[in-house]
Amino acid sequence: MASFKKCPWTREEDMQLVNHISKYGIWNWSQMPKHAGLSRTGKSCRLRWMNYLDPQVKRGNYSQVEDQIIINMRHNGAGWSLIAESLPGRTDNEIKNRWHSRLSKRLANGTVQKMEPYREQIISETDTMMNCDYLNDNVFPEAPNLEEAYEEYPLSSYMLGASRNNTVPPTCGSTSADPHIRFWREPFSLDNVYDTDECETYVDPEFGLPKLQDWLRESCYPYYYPCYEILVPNPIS
DNA sequence: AACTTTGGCAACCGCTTCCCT
DNA sequence: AAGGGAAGCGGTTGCCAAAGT
Repeated sequence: MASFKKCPWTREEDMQLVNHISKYGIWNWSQMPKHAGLSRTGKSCRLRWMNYLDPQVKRGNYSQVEDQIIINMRHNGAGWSLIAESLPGRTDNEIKNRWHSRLSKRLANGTVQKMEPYREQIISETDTMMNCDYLNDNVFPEAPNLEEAYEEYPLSSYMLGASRNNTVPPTCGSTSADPHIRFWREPFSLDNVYDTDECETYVDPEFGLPKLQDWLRESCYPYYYPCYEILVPNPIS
């Protein structure tokens, strides 16, 4: 009976596997180790490739939005693999590790909180929904906790208030006349900043709007993108 | 400086599901 | 329809480095 290694992968083994896959592709995991000259099980090779060697794997540095997606989807009963599908580049194993090492503890001690979904609200409210597949499948477009993001890219008071109170605008049952709803539905531009007593600076004077737009585009997509079109004003000369 | 605790991550194991014959 | 192998999934373990005492 063939014996298989059960220990961390070496650089040489990694190279062997990568070279083999780049040459022949993935055709049969159970046969692959033999052809690649590896003393590993097919299962081990598959895991090593899927969780580590695949160049599409994104490592470390979880964003606030990613964490929030994990928390919310997990709360809604989604499996690790399903969550991984919603976080391009993240593997189920990595998400699972993230959950067990960080998020479950932070949830337990109240550092982060699950936010109530407003999926149906968004679907019924918006008439500019562009891509419903995400929503209909398994992603609930809850607003992320923006507390940390605010430190980098201060937004309007409503966004900040949403995260501080752990309530998500628009709240369930409110109408589109509600200023919170208006805020979340209206295109983001300088004209749409609500200047109220509770308002704090909406654009970081140092970074300015371009950074904010990047953040909205990259971090919030596709959770806000279906509902909000970000206007790009003329560059300030 | 030495020891202990904690956190993060890679990897394994067992079970389930999928797919082909 | 049934059986068997391959692939997928989730729980768990063990290692290691960093932080704490």
